[in-house]
Amino acid sequence: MAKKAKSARPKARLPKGLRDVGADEFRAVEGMVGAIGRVSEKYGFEPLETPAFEYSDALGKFLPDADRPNAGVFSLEDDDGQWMSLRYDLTAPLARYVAANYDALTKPFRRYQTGVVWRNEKPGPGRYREFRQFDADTVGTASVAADAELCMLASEALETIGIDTGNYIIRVNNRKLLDAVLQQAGIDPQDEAEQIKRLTVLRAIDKLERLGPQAVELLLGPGRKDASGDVTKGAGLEAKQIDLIMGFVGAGSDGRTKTLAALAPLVEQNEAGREGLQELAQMDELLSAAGFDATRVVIDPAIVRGLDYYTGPVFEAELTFESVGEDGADRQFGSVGGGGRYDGLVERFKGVKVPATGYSFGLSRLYAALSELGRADVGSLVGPVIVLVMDRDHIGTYQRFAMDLRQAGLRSEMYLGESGMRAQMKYADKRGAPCVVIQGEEERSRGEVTIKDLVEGTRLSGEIEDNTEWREGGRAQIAVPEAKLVEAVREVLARQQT
RNA sequence: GCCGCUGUAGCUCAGUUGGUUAGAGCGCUAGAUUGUGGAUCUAGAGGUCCCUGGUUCGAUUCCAGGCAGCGGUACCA
Repeated sequence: MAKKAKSARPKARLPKGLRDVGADEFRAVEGMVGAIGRVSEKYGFEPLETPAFEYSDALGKFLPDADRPNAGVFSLEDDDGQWMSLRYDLTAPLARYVAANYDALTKPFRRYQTGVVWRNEKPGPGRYREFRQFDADTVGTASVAADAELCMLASEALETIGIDTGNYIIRVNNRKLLDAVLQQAGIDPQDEAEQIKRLTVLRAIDKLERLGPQAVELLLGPGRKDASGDVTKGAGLEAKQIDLIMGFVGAGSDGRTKTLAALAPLVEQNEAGREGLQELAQMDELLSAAGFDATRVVIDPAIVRGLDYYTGPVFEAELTFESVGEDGADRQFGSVGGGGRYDGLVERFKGVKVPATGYSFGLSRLYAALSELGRADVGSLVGPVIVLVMDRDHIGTYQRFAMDLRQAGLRSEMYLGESGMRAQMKYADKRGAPCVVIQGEEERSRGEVTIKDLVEGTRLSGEIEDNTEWREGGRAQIAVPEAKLVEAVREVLARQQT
């Protein structure tokens, strides 16, 4: 009977790819969101919030990825039979918002947004099916000054949350250059039949950093078999085409001007190439004028950003420091954000081209990075002062003590459990309480309260070997008149700060 | 989707060449200490040994199939 009842109970399990976020991470991420938001406001962006789900057609679930439309999105049916989907990024809702309010918006429209997004994909290490993103976008201008500003914003945002210059790099490229190279290689970006080949090439280039040049060459040519024995189909290019592409993606160097000079002869034969070069040169000029040199923002011809809809500059933020994982192996964080220019996204609602550009960060990855850097403790808080319940007949008095401390701006709570004093002390210890407030029979008769400093107590216990000795001896506690409770607690806290 | 590895206590894992009562460390609860946490000692609670079927007198152990988790890879707005 009991066994049957047990097996009939639901398992307290979390759907795969989802997770709970505890106090420290929650506070840390809130802190990051606030900091990045303030930087965005400083740059002139306005906040916007949109719903978690939208009608599926409005999200463009049939649009952006020509390969696999509609897959990977969580969807549900409204009671009138209309399909809705959870948002998979913050850009599609922005496009819907801009299209719906087009005439009322002051253009260029500049918005930042933070929110949770969902993707129905296989989760992996550090990849979840629900995660928080931060986005900043400028809609309604074709000027690459908007793109340059996003790079500056990204750079400043990362530094604001504690990732210093040198620990990250923003890489910039231009899809027009990639198109130019593809044209040089004889792959026409306008030709429908060549689209698949084009995407395969772009995906291959995107893997350069992770898999290395040999693997990319295989992917551009006949295909590649990875260590697990899985075969990836290649683009089927000829050696000459592959050489051309590999020559292009390998042409980056340490200075922006130098990189541009190296790229120029490879792409300037055609229109798209000249445009792309010119745009990057202008971004370089603006970035330099604003004080963002190549230690923060570089030009890297190997940056692709898988998305089909990017039309101009693309960028990616990468953390460059290495850390040692739990298994002892070196671990790299890689990309924590990216974006680019997408001049076609609003068009599907309005029929008119609306140039736009945007950047987004993955906040969970940023948090993981901060933890590794030891900077995530921005989230930890000192625990509450615990008022012990010594005598239930006087519970009102204990509640008042807690309230007095709260009114003085201190975290405090009266013990709400039902256990005895010993258990209450353990509770206070586990909550990270800086001190506890005790008033039993003795103190009450004298109109006093005892304040026990738990931090000091821990220190003393390190010095005293014998158990009975430290119990009897200095208990790191003081008795003060009730009226001096708040003052005395403040003093204890102040002493702990030093 | 494809390939590989792994499923034993809340967690990390040992173990059973197929045999009666399945273990450790950590954690948890309590006592030693009738009003004092964290050290120490002691005790206690906690298990469908992933599921289903097969072989067997007997399966947590062997076999098959499932499922789940992890890792890689593909895809990734």
